Amino acid sequence: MQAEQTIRALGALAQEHRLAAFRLLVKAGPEGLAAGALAEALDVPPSSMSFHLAQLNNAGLVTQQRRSRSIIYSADYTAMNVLLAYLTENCCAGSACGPASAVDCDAVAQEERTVA
Amino acid sequence: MQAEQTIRALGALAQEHRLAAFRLLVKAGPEGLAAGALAEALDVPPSSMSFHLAQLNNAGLVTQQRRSRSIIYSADYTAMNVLLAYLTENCCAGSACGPASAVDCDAVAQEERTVA
DNA sequence: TCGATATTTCGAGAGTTATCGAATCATTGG
DNA sequence: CCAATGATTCGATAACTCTCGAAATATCGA
Repeated sequence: MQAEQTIRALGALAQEHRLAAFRLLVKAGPEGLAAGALAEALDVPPSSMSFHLAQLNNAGLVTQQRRSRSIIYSADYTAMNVLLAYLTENCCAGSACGPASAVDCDAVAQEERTVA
Repeated sequence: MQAEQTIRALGALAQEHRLAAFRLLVKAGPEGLAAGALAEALDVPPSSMSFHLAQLNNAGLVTQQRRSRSIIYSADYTAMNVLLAYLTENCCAGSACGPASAVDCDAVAQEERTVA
């Protein structure tokens, strides 16, 4: 069941700090941002930030990699595309779901690849 | 703040029964479905279903209207579009939502249909 | 090796969410 | 008006989430 993964991702983004962190990571691009940088930017204690980043990671929305003393987090665009593809297909029915159709194409392609 | 509303919607969909209910409502179209019909379809007690429908309603994802003894729920496509637009704009980097691009959309869509 | 830096893990607390039976409210048909 | 139907609200309980300080882990520079 694919809904399981979707619920995970939705739940991960359904939180003020996590949504904000993810947005920052998306803006940051492939370079990503260190945990500490995110904590400072969002004015959240390091341990709390770590908790939230773990949730995002668990949902597969971000990847982490150590770089010297820092741990750099990056947004996983593919995961985001999979999420958008699911929502567009299952929660937007053939009906008028206009603005997302452009994304749908690429997203579906992504999903196809992971399924296969 | 627009993130506030987004978090509400994401949280509303981040639950097994609610995501399932919303999907059924999307498939049902403008006609909608009665609370009882949803409860039976998802094998959830009426009081639990009512709780979840209240959450979806609170998030603005569904509308309700009494029709005789039943209360008919319908998916709000506009709200869903707003959600998708937010995610696409804020969480998908305006530039490129992933490395994917230039894929035969129609072919992929066809394949998707058979897989799903 | 030592001390400083960057982050995570642990643990306790407060708050929120999910569940569901029983009671309640609203509508209809007889 | 009364009984039946469809749905919600209430109340209790269990489970999960969020928060954050303190302790532990990992890395680096001197």
